[in-house]
Amino acid sequence: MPKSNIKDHIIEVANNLFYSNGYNATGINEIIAKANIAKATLYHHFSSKEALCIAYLEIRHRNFMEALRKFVASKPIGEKQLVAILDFLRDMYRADDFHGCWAQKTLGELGPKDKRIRQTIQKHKKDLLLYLGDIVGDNIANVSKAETEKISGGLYLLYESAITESHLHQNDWPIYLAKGIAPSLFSQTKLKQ
Amino acid sequence: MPKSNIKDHIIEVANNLFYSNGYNATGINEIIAKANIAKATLYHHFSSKEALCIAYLEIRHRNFMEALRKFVASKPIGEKQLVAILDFLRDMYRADDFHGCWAQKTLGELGPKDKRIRQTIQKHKKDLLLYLGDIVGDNIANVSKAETEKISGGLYLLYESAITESHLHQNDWPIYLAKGIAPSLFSQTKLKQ
DNA sequence: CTAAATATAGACAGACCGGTCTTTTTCTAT
DNA sequence: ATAGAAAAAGACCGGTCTGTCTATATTTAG
Repeated sequence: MPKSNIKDHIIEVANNLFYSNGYNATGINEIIAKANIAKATLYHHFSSKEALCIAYLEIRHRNFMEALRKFVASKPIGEKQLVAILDFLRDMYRADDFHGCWAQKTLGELGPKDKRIRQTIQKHKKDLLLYLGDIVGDNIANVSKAETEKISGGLYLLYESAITESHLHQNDWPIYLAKGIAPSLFSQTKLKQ
Repeated sequence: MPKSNIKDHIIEVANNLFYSNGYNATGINEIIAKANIAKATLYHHFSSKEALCIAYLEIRHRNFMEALRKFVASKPIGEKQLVAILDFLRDMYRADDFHGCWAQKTLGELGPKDKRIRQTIQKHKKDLLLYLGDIVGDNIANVSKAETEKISGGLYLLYESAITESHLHQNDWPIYLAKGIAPSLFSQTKLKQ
């Protein structure tokens, strides 16, 4: 195995196992077996399972944000960009390895300890919230800070429930319902175009 | 320990531990220690940890629905009853043992197996959805089945994201934001009074 | 009173956990 | 070519997990 790729390879394997089977349910031994590496190799790259979990959350978040940005940029200015995150979610749902929100999934497994993982998740969600604020600013004319927060916060709530509930019910109605509700968030405003 | 109360006592102890510390993180030994019972006693009442988990989810759901019904009934007909679930959530959030949604928390811990627990959670969420449909029918005049589903589904999504996100961010802004958005769900309808 | 059901205490099994360590082998860079 | 870093393989540690079992004590009901 070429040295330079091992770390990424470990993250990728952990990524799949953590997301599919859960964090606590995935053992270190399972990871090294699937990755075809020695245990010492894993612990050479990651100081603990917690560190590996954080690396997993970071890569998921980075990939998600990057793909979302590209998706939004591909849409025309105005309502299409504002609700793009829900179309993006619809595509995620259709992928055959969809298991809901990785961050929420992991968060549910944490005890009162595990503060570092919890902080990582909170930071990621705040990043998403800020980005939704950017989208609102880019697509709605003359919008105040308070209005921006209300609209982006609303989009955020709709996205979060849509991803969670579509996974729970194994059905995409929450996504379409959220997309139907979203326009009422900015029906009183003037969209850019 | 009087025989008739032991089973309920076990459920109550498991209830607190599962909800506070998580399902996987709570061991059988911890439960019997806190409950002051022998391990064989626990396994006399519950065939497995999974069975105890389901009993825990059921009691939580039953208590939640009962308290919610009473809360809703105490509100005047109309908008107050329609958004009552969000006021109810605000009170839950303020309690010092709030740890978000027990069902979502548990769901996040499950692997591809554990089908029975997953089904229990799905059933409970559908119960809640149906009850929200009842509230819509009770408070909105001349509402079609499709409209009812859209409005109750919207309330459901707002509630679910509000409970999850208020817990994640340790802040009640998601609850108030959801309450601000909710009225737009039935702004085109005529409320009863 | 007596017999059956229920509770207690805790040893035990068998598996798995995260993490450390040693030894040998392979790769990489100067 | 050689020195040092990285990877492999897997034994090993102490601990935890769910669940079973035995043996004894207590409660309940007929």
